[in-house]
Amino acid sequence: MKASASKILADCRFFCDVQGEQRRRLAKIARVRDFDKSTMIFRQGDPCPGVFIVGSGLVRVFKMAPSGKEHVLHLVAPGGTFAEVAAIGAFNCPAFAQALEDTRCVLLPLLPFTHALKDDHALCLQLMASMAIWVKHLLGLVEDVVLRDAAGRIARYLLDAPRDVDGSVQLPSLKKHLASHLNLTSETLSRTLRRLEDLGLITSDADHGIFVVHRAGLQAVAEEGV
Amino acid sequence: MKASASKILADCRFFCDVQGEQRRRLAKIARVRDFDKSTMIFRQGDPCPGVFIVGSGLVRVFKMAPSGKEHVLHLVAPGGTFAEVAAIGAFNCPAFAQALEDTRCVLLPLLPFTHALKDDHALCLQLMASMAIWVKHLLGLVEDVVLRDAAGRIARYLLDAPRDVDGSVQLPSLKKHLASHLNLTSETLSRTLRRLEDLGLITSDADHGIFVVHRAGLQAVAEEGV
DNA sequence: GCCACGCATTGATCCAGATCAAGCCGTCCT
DNA sequence: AGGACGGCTTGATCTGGATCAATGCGTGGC
Repeated sequence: MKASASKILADCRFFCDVQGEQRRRLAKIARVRDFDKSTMIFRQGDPCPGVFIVGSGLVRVFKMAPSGKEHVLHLVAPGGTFAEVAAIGAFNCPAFAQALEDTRCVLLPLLPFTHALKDDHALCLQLMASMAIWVKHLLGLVEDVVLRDAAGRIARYLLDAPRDVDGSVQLPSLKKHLASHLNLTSETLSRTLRRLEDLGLITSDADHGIFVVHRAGLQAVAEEGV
Repeated sequence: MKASASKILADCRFFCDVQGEQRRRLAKIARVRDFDKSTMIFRQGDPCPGVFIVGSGLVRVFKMAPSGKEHVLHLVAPGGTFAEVAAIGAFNCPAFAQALEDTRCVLLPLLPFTHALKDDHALCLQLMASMAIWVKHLLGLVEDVVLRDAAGRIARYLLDAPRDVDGSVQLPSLKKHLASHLNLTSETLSRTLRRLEDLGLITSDADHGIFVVHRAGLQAVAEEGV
C-alpha cells in the first residue's frame, strides 16, 4: 500500500508515459504527503501547492456555495491526479480537496513543476492531452447536470463507471458523496436506485455492489429519462 | 470588418502572444471561412476540423440532449476561439457550433495545427494556459448551474459581464440564448430580470441595455440567492 | 400597407426533486 | 452489553422553475 513516490508516479495515468530522463526529473521533485481520513488537503482560494497524484486512499474534490451546499467535482482514486489545472494555469485552487480515507499522495510542488514544464516539450504535450481529457470530463458533468434528469444521470454513471471483474459496479464509500457528485440528495439517489431495481434494470446487494442487468434498458434511461 | 487571416490571428486572445516565426507558421496554415447567419458550423460527434478563431460575427457553441433540449456552453465573440479542446485532445466535436450572425472565422486545420504544436514548445505553453482558462470557465459554469438559483446566476452574469463605457451591460442578441446559457427558460429570465428591477438593483432600457444600480445588492443576490 | 412570424412578457398550472420527518440498522466507543 | 451516532431508506409535504397558454410588439417580406 504505502508506495514510494516513484512507484506512484509510474502507476498514474497522467505521468506513466513520461519516460527516462523526464521521469527521473519528476521523481526528483516529487514529495510524499500523507493525509489522515477527512483532513482537508486544500481549500478553495488557497494558492495552488502544485500537482497531486493519489497513491492510495480516496480524495474528494468539491466546490462549496456560500449557502454551504457542496458539489463534488470528482472523486480521485489511486492513479488519479488533482490540482493539475490550477498548477498549469497558475491560479488559486478553484475548489476544496479532502481525504475521504487515509490517503498517500505525491506532490509535485508548483515551482519546480512549472520549470519542468517550461523545459520539457514532451512533458508539455503529455499534459496537454491529459488536460483535454479533464475538459471532456467537465463537459460531461455539465451535460449531465443540465440535460438529464435524476434517473438519466444515475444510469449514465452506472454505464460509465469502471466495472469489477464480475461485472459489478462498486459505489463510492458514501452514497451521499455520489449523490452530491450527481447533484442529487441522498434521498433521491436512494429512491431512484430502487426504482431502477424495480424496473429490473439493475440488482444491488450489500455492500455497495450494483449489477447492471439490462444494459440496453439503462442506456435508454440515460438518453430519454425516467 | 472583413479582416484577413493574419489580422484575425493577431487580434485574438489565444494567439496574439505568439510572435515571429511561429506566428508566420500559423498564418500560413490559416484558412478563412465565412458562414451565413444561422448556418451550422459543425455538429456534435463530427470529426474535429481544427481550431476556429472568430474574426467577426457571433458563434453559439451548445450541447443538445436526446430530448432536443439545448444548452449553450458559450457565445464566442470576435477574438475568441472554439474547438481548441477537441483539436488538442484529438476527439470528435463534443458540441454543436452555429453562426448567430454572418460570421468570418479563421480555421487552423487539424493536421498542420497538431504538427505545429508538436514542433513548437512556445506555442504549446501558450495553449496550455489558454486551456486552463477554458477549464476555469467551465468550472464557473458548473458552479453556477449547480450551486446558484435563477436570480443568483443572473446576478453573477451581470456582475461578470463586460461593461460598456457608460457602465451598462449589453445582453446578447437574443434573450433566449442567454437564458439557455444560464440554464433557464426565457420566461424565467424575463420574470427574474423584472424582479431584480422591482428590487431596485438594476434598471433596463430598450434596447438590451442593463444598468447595475446597486452593485453590492446584486453581489448579495449572487451569493445568497433571491 | 398589411400580414406573418418570432420574440418578449405575463399569468396559470404542473412536476421533479428538495426538504422535513421518522424509523432502522450497523459500528464504534466506553 | 448498552447507547450514541451516522448513514440509509421510506413517507409526506413544499417549492422553484418548467410548461402551457394568451397577448402584445417589432421586423421583414410581399
